[in-house]
Amino acid sequence: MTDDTTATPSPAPTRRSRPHGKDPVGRERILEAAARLFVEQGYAATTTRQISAAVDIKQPSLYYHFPNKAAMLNELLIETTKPSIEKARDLLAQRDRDGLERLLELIRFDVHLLGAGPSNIGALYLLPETNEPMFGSFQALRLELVAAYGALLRRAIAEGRADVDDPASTAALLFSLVEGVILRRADDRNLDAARVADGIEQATLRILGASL
Amino acid sequence: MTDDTTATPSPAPTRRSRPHGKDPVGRERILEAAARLFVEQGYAATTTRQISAAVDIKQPSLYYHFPNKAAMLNELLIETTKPSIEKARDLLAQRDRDGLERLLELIRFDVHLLGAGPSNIGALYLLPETNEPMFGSFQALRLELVAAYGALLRRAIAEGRADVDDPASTAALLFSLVEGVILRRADDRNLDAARVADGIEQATLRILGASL
DNA sequence: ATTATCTATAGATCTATAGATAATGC
DNA sequence: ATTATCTATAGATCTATAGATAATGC
Repeated sequence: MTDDTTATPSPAPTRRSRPHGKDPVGRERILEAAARLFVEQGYAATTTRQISAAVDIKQPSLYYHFPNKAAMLNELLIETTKPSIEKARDLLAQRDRDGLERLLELIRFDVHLLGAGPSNIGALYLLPETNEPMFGSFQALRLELVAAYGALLRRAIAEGRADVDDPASTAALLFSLVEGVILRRADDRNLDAARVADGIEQATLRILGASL
Repeated sequence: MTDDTTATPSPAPTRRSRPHGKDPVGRERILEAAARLFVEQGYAATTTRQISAAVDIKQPSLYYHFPNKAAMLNELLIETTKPSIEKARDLLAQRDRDGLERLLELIRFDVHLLGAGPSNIGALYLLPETNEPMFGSFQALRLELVAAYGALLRRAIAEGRADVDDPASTAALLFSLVEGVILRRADDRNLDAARVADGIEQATLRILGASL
């Protein structure tokens, strides 16, 4: 890069071939189109032809990037869950901090994740097809996330910051409150994410009989 | 019917023909099978052949009972929403009762409806296909139901029984808390409906800053 | 040589219609 | 005559593979 003495400057290393005169489509754009269509129409109802048309290539060209249709959904599920999981692991490791404080931070993070972005990406989690064993690694990540809610809540209770009878049930309830954002966004396309996040944080505090 | 004087007793009026030696399958059994399959696999992923096999008839025989596949989903959506709508209308008409009391009764009713029954019937509401205009009458019923939550909540606030800043947002939040039962049931097949109902009622009271 | 596309198409469905037919009720 | 089924099948997809090809990078 810096040491070439010839007249030709070396091209940026990220440069790839551009067959047929256009920029290559790339996995990312395909996944975005697939996500939008899966959310709006469902997985089975979305055809590979629709996905390819959305990125302006022919249907068989998708198979250069993905081995099959399910691989697209699988990658979307894993990638969209990853930020929540990483946040949860990170928070669980912060043993010096209050359980309640960390639980609220995780909830806020997840609500923003579900509320942000142009398409209601969380709706992917609700697709019936995700129950199939082929998406098992995604299912495992979700279980880990619910478990993190439970662990932080139990910590908050032990620290006397939450007044709750049934921790497991309450953790599930809080989790469903957060995922309720997906349902509310489906009903109201122009939902104000920040406003919703505030409402859920307030509701959480009241449910836990807690205050900051 | 009633005025025959002959020896032959009139047959039960519900009696129908039984071709091929078996009892006729009937719409109800078909709808039950379709509901279970739609919930487990999704609408588009469920084939008419699977539905017919579940009730032990051949695929084209379904078309004697229903004009097409969408008609099955439509009937399921309307029929499963109807009890909630009727309850909501009934409660809205009881002007002499407290708003809070009626809101809680509606919530309890809906939670039991979603929690009861062998299959997670509420999951039908979450199918992406329900967004299509062809299911518009179902969508209208759901909007009416959300509106009822809002109306009862505003009444409770006016009566000084709920402490809430943003009624519309809180109504949507409560509604999503109730529908969260669908999500929780999807995660945990053996959910205790009564326990969940108690948890949601408690959570509702705390969210509203209310008590009975 | 590699990358990313294309055309053509096989093979497997899937929904819905047409028309026949067996059991029942009148 | 009516009810509820059946068989056969048309017509329309839909996913994925095979093999060709144009643009680019080395």
